[in-house]
Amino acid sequence: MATTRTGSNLSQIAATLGVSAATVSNALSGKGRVSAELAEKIRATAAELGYTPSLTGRALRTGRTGVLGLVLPDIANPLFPQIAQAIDYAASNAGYGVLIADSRGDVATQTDAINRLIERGVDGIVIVPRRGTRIADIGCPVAVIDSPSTPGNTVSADHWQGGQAIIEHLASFQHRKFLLIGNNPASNVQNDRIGGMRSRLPEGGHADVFWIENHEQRHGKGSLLGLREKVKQGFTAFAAVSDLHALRALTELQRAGVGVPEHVSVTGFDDLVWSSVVTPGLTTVRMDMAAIADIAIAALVRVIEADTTSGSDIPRTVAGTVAAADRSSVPMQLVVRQTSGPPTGIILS
Amino acid sequence: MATTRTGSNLSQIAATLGVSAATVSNALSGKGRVSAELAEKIRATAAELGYTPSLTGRALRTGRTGVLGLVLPDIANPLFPQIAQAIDYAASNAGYGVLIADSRGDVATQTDAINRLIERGVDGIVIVPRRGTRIADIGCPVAVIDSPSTPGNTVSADHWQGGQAIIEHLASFQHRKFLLIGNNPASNVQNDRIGGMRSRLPEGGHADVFWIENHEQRHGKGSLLGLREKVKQGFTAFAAVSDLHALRALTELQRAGVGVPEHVSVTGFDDLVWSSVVTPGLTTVRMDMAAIADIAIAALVRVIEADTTSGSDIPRTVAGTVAAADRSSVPMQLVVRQTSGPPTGIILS
DNA sequence: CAGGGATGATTAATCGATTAATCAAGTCTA
DNA sequence: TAGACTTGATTAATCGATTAATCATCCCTG
Repeated sequence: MATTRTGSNLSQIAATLGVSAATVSNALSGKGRVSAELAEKIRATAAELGYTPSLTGRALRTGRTGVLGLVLPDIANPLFPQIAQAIDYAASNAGYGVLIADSRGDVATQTDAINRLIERGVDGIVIVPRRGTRIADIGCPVAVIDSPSTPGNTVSADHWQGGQAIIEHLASFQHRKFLLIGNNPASNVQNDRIGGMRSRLPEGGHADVFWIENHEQRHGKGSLLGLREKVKQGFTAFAAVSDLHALRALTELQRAGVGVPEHVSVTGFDDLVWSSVVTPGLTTVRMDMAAIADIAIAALVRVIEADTTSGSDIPRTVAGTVAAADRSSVPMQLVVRQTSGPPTGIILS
Repeated sequence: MATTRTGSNLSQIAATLGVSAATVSNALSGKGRVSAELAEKIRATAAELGYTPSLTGRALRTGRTGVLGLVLPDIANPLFPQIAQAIDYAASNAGYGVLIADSRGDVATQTDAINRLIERGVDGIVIVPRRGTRIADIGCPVAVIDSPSTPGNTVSADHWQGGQAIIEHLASFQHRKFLLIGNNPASNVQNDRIGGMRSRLPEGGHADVFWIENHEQRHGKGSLLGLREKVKQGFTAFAAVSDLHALRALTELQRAGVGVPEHVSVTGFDDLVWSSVVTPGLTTVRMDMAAIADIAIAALVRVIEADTTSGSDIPRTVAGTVAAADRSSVPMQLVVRQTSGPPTGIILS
């Protein structure tokens, strides 16, 4: 509880040493003018008394809480652990706490979630926006993690380049007929990944895009994707935009008696937790979430801290949102496992 | 930013109406004595000015921040999304925010994480402890989510009963030779699940326990589990303590040419995100995370709120930790999909 | 030796809400 | 009608840290 806590505050230190609270504050923060000896003594007793500044008190005075908000479209997203972990780590290192807010699906809740965070006085917000959502100008610094195609202060993996890497890898095995498996055509991230893939098709190569959501609207949720048929049509490479879909493809193919990787190859995206333990291990492409989080947090922190020190050096829109990172993208890294290899035809009856 | 925010505070409302800030506070909180008409007028102007109380100001005065901490052993855990989502939802409904803290593996960091949260002034903490960790008495209300075998104020799913449900389901298909697949023998949760499973073995049934960590220590990380051999030995049911391991088993078996479910059955635990999309869909057992979160949060809130109202009605250990939920467990629910069915022998060469 | 600076510390105001203590009327009872 | 309550509102202190303004010394220079 904040009430009883460690039981030591500025004035106690001050009282112990017979000085004023202001001097203690100055000594500990290094601001103001305090003699070296006294400062040392103050630091010593502070340590002795186990002094921890009350972030609440400080927040009230400075207007900064030292807390960042993390808004996620849907926590159930399997990528979430990676994101949350990276953000938490980067924020901790920068001395900030992370308040989470799940926007639980719909867009209205996303706005709600953001407002709740602002009410709580967060200094800035990291948003992983819901598909197709634009983040309106809210009155606080924002960093968006999405795809480089998203307008606004966006940090993201270079999904396009990731797509290229996958296709180059597959093409090196002489694959020529690709099925690119996406989920939702409205997703910027997915379109970037698919765009990147298409941009690197080999000479004489051919690629079809298969959207799972469209398929499920016709055949029901969880239905087979009909990949056996695709194999019969000569597709030998199945490149999904997420490991989740790659896993779906892999198991469906295995079940249909198609050998992976000896007959066809399957690849995913994101290196989700199970990708390394399935048999065969899933070839995929990984984002450097740590780097992304670092950039996002650094951008936020820069803006937050500039906000009080210098008046307004850093670009800042009228309403308060800030051009934080100004669009940077982090390269993705190919992770080659066992689901990719040279194709050998297979005759299915 | 907390500084510029909505730009309306108690005194502004007071000034607008020509009354004192104290009266406004009383009117809005319903405490003190304020005439009905004035109270109504105050509420009206508050709404008009878009007043949002400064949680920081309130926190400083009341000593309660309205924030709960969520400590996780390892955010990378695939179960994490479910937990975080449920906790976030329950906490939001109770009017609390959730500050996350990843303990990143080691136990020392777990303590660190807890301390950081306390410094931030959280009113209570929900902990999903690292395997084998005991939560020491810290100076604030705590609710632990683990297994009923964990001492302390624990809320959890009834893992034992979940194990029983799985085995009963499998036994109903006449399975008799079970391989129970666990990861780490030190985990309370896993032991509960396995214990429950063993307790419901059918007449003449036999079960071996296979610990993946032990196996990997000998054969290397990510190596095959050798399930083909197990099938040859007559095992027909492979019951894992997590969907992650079930998936590993499923793909390994498929790859080895063993048909699931026609030859052998595979089951998991937790109904993780991919379980419904793999082919065949994974039979598993689900925790009611929403209920668990509700109980945990409700227990915390009860203690937190009792702390200020009545002196100390609720049991409270000397150091400050509180016997919050006092051990309650929530039943698990069987989710039958396609990986379970009647076994037919298979002859492997 | 008086006055301008530099140095080191203190005062007091402030952030925003809460709340105990107080005060001014009006109401009721003896 | 005086004294005791009620009712409705105000004052002022408080939570803990920060910081501008102020003040007291001591030093140095013209």
